[in-house]
Amino acid sequence: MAAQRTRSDAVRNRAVILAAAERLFAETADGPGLSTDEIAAAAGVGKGTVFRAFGDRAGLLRAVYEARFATLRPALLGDEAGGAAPRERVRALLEGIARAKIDNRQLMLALEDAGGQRKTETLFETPQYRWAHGALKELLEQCPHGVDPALTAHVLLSAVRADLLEHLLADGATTEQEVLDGIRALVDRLLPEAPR
Amino acid sequence: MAAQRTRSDAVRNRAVILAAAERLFAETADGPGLSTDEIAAAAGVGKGTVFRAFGDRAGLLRAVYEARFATLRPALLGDEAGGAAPRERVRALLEGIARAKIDNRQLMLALEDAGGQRKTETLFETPQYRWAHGALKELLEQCPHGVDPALTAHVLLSAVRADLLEHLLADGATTEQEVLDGIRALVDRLLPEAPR
DNA sequence: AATCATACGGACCGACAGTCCGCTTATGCG
DNA sequence: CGCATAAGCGGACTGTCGGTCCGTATGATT
Repeated sequence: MAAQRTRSDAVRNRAVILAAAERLFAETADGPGLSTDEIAAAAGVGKGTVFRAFGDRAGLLRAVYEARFATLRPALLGDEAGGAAPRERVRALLEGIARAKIDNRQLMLALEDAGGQRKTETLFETPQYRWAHGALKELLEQCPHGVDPALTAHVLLSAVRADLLEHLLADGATTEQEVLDGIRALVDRLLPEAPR
Repeated sequence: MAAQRTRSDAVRNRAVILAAAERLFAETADGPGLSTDEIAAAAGVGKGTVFRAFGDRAGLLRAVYEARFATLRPALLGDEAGGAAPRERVRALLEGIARAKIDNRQLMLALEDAGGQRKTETLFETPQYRWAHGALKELLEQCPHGVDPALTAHVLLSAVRADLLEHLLADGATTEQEVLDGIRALVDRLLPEAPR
């Protein structure tokens, strides 16, 4: 096959941009406000290069997200804990998502409200949401509780939206532990006790 | 008092703009995409006039919201139904909010993501959110259920965020009735049965 | 009718996502 | 090698939108 069409400098630049973006999001206090120009400048490349490499802002954000969470996903699904009860796995998944979002707040804020803008897709159509919703729904189907699993999954996920987490944690009025406890309590109330 | 400082044409224009905005939001399919210029044009005034009358985009949206919901609020609180159980009142409030948002989706979408933008306030700091959260929290305090009422209120409200409702109803995959049933079920699960 | 604070309107500004195109450079071939 | 060429680069440019500014118009007041 004619393969290797992408030039080596393109590959290198992509990596440099990704690294710069990752760093900026980790440092900034205003993720959604981080402009493409800033990221390009920080990476030492032109703006056009960023768009060639990632298509658009959302694509760049997705790539950063992907780089950060790809390895985390199997763990979130609780794949290794083979026989855990679905209810436990729902709890673990939701808590894991919450933790991940808290630890990467600015990135997640940017990612979620990039979805919010028209023109592109809504939050609910982004790959990361579809993945979380699909996974959650599947688990919920395994512990029937009398409500449409798809709807329940949406509700659970809306409880861990990045902007809500940010609001709760922002001024220190609520601690991370309290948030996580609240999420746990939410799952416990929403799903019936495992009978066994 | 020196009173009546506002000139009559200013008052008239304010009303015209408000009416135009209300109509546009009722007609459009892309609330957040409605620009201030479009609203000004539809009202037959200059853009400056809109900003003088309402301060900024968020102010205009708030005013439209206010005009539409001011009379509705007491009913949502269940003030007339004197002795209803708190649990019923939570259900009624949340359902009422959901219905109102569904019936004014484009406006509410615009209002909620105007909150999302930095520079101004976040969704959670907007008057309408604070009102809903305060009211809900107060009701929740009257039916203790072992979880922080403030947190529970946030979770319940995030289940009726405009963009989620829009997503659920958009392609007709979910009916309005199903959504309302889901919300009802959510409340029922989250709050303990009234001991009666 | 004259004064003058208030308001009007739309040109203007700054920010930002995304595009375009002339120049540069990696690559693969002779 | 060195040359041809396509892939890639960068940053000027465009379009949109929220918000501001200021010369002009007008309602209030006497």
